[in-house]
Amino acid sequence: MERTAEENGLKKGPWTPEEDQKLVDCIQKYGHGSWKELPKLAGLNRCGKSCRLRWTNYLRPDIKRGAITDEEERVIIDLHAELGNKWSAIASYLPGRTDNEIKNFWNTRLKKKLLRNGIDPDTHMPRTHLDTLLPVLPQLLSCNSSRTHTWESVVRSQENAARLAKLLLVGNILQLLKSGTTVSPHLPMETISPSLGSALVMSRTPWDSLMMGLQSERFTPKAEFDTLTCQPSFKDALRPAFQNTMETDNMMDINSNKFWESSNMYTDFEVPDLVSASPVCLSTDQEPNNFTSPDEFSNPPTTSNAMEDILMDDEASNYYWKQVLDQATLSP
DNA sequence: AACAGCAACAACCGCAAATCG
DNA sequence: CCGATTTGCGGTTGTTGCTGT
Repeated sequence: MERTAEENGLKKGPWTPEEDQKLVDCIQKYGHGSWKELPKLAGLNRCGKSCRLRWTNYLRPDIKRGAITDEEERVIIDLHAELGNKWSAIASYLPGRTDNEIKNFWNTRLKKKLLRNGIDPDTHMPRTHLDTLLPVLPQLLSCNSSRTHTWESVVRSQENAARLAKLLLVGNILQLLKSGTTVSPHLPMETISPSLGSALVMSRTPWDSLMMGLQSERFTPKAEFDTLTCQPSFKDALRPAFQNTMETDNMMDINSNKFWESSNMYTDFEVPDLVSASPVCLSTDQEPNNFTSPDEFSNPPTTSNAMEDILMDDEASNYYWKQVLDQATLSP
C-alpha cells in the first residue's frame, strides 16, 4: 500500500529552485526509468510521485510556456466536446501542453466562459432550462402593439407563450435524454419544471406547426452552437417554430429581432442550472411561479401521469411527441 | 496601507489500470 | 494466475498574486 509523503517524512509543497536543479540533473544523467528510485538517486527528500509530477508538468524541456492561444483554446473546446474530461488525451493533441495545465485552464476559464454564453460545459449544448422562459413570459403576454387588449388577443398571446414553453420543454427533454438521464413520461410535470407546469396547461391548442419547427434540422441543439465563438444560435433555432405559430396581427413580429433583442433572452442572460429529472427535486419549496394563469387554467394536474396528460393532450401532438421522445431515446 | 475577495496555477490525494515478480 | 508495486489520471486543495474597496 502506498504511503503518503507526509507519513514517510518526505517533503511536500512547492519546489525550490535547488530541488528543481537536482531533479533535472538526475534525469539528464540517468533518465527516469523508475520514479520510485529517482529521488534517492537525485538526493531529493521527495516521493517519486511528486518528482514525476514536477517533471511532467513543469521541468520537462518540451514544455510550452506562455498563455494558451486562441487556436489552442478552440482545440481544447472541440476535443472536450468529443472526449470529455480526458485531460491527458486532450493534452496529446497539444504539443508542449500538459494535462494539468489544460485541466486548470478548463476549470478556471473555459468553463466560466461557456457558462457566460449560456452553454452547459458538460454537454456543450445550450442550457435550455425551462425557467429561462419565465422572465420572457410576461413580455410575451404584454407585447401586443395595440393598447386595447381584446380577450381574443390576450388568449392568443397566452397560447403563443405556452407554445414557447412547450418548445423549450422539448429542448430540455432532449438535452436530458441525450445526456443519459432517464426521463419517464409518467413523471409529474413538477419534476421537470415546478414553476412551469401551470403555464404549460394554459393552452391546449394544436401545435403541430410548433413541431414542424422542432422537426426542422435547425433545432438540433449541438448544431446550433458555435463552439469556437461560444455563441449559441438559440434564436435562429427557435425562429422556424415561431414563424409558423406567431400571428402578425396584434403581435410583435418575431422575425423583426425586436422581440429577441428586447427580451434579453440569450444575451447577458443568467441561465440557471439544468433541472434534474430526479424525484429528489420534487420539492414544493421552489421559487414561486411569477406567472399567473387565468382561473380556468390554474389547476395543473398533480397526478403521477400529469406530464403525460399534458404532452399527449391532443391527437395531433400525440404522434409528434412520441416521435420526438423515440428519437431522443434512440440517440446516443 | 490594510484587507477581503477572487482568479490562476502548482501540487497533492485517491483511485484504477498496468506492470512486475 | 495472483498479489504487490508502480504508474497514470482526474478531482481537489493550497498557495500566491492581483484587484478593488
